[in-house]
Amino acid sequence: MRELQAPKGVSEYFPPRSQYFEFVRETLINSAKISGYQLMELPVFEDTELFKRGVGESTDVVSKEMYTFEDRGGRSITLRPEGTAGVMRSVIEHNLDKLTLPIKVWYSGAYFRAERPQAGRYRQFYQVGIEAIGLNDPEIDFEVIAVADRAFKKLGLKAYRLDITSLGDAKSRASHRKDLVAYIATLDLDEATLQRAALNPLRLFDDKRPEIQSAMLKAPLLLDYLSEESKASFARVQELLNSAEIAFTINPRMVRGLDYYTGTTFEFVSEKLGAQSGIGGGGRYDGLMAELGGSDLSGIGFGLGVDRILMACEAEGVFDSSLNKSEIDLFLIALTSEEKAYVSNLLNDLRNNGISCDMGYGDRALKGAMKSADKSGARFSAVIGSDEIKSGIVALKDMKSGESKEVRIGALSNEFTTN
RNA sequence: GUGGUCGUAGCUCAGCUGGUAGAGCACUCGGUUGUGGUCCGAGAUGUCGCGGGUUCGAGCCCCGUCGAUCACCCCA
Repeated sequence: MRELQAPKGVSEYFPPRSQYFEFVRETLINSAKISGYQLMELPVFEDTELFKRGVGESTDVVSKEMYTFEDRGGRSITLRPEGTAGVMRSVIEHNLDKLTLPIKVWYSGAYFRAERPQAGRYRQFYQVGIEAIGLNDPEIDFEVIAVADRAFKKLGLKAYRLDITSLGDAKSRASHRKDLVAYIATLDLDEATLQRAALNPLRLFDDKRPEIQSAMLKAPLLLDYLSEESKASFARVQELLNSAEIAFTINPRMVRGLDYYTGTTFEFVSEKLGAQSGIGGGGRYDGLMAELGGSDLSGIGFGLGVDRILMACEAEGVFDSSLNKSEIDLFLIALTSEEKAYVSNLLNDLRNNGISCDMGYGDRALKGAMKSADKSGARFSAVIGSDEIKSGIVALKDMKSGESKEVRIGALSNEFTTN
């Protein structure tokens, strides 16, 4: 073991892969921006109470996966395990709910869950999320799903599916729960499973053991208990998805891990990843804001897993030629150490003019410097020795064709401003 | 948190039934004086994850530990 290493289960991105990470994240963010969502930048740690009340104490996330510690003032602090609760807190705290509705925001950053790491599951991971607060319309449900889907399509992803369901309103859920609990009581289950069922009976639908799956086949489904209103709203969401040609599957057995979901709920699943295949998910949350002490506004949002989406992109090979290796236009080489200062100044001037460029040193091995130029991905290179400085003319070499042309050093920046 | 697999040069890995380590790629230098990507030649590189044990002797065996990975729980 090295003396210093990253804490267990964190993901890190460095060149060259970091450019793909950045590309994925920017693509996700852009999809939100073009739909009218605005940035919300929030703290990565919050009062522990926020997550207990917002996410729900019965959830695994809160009961056993939070990074919680006491700060120097004796306050209980938790590194955020998800994004929605923090957004609600901030909206309430700054009275944004008193402004024009809906509030539409996006956010991006690191989230923390103390789970056993696995491919695609990290203790610090990255999400891009959006929230649309203050409107309970099927149109906005559709919009939120479409923002995610558009981003995935823009990235070039194909092997993913969208599962949706509706958890209905409070009344629908209550009557379903009664019947479901009664049904589960007739099953012969082990202690651990019974305990899970007591916290949230819906979880049994998600159990991967075949005997549980078959036992749940005849269990009452929440979708059959939806009120007329919920049913109509869910139908409208489906119509909108259909006309937008966004393929989806209704999955009445889908269960989300956070307690606050109500109404339309959805999940994007990649077919190219292993067990951790959920690349994004979200849904409507009716009571959350009131629960946290704000106005009784409904909202809907999603969280997209940047790490997993990046892995899905790699698995589908969408990056082949879609990205440039570098953002550098020009690579300058000082032939010997004599010219270093001159080239350094020239480089600085070019950069002041907005031209992306870098330099290398020839010293003894010009070959090595040319290799650096090649690896930098720069479109052009130019070697500068005493002759060039004297004449004021350099041979600007096109690295792709290998051809070069003479250019006055003073006019170098004009070569690039045109593109 | 539970269980399985794995941990050898920067990367991907080989190393037979225990005798103190290799390959490919990458890297550095060179193939006549100042031009990369192909080719040829030469070279550097490892406390074999870490700690302990068994043994005359361990990269290969045993225990622990750290990490990765796969699955479960759960989820992005």
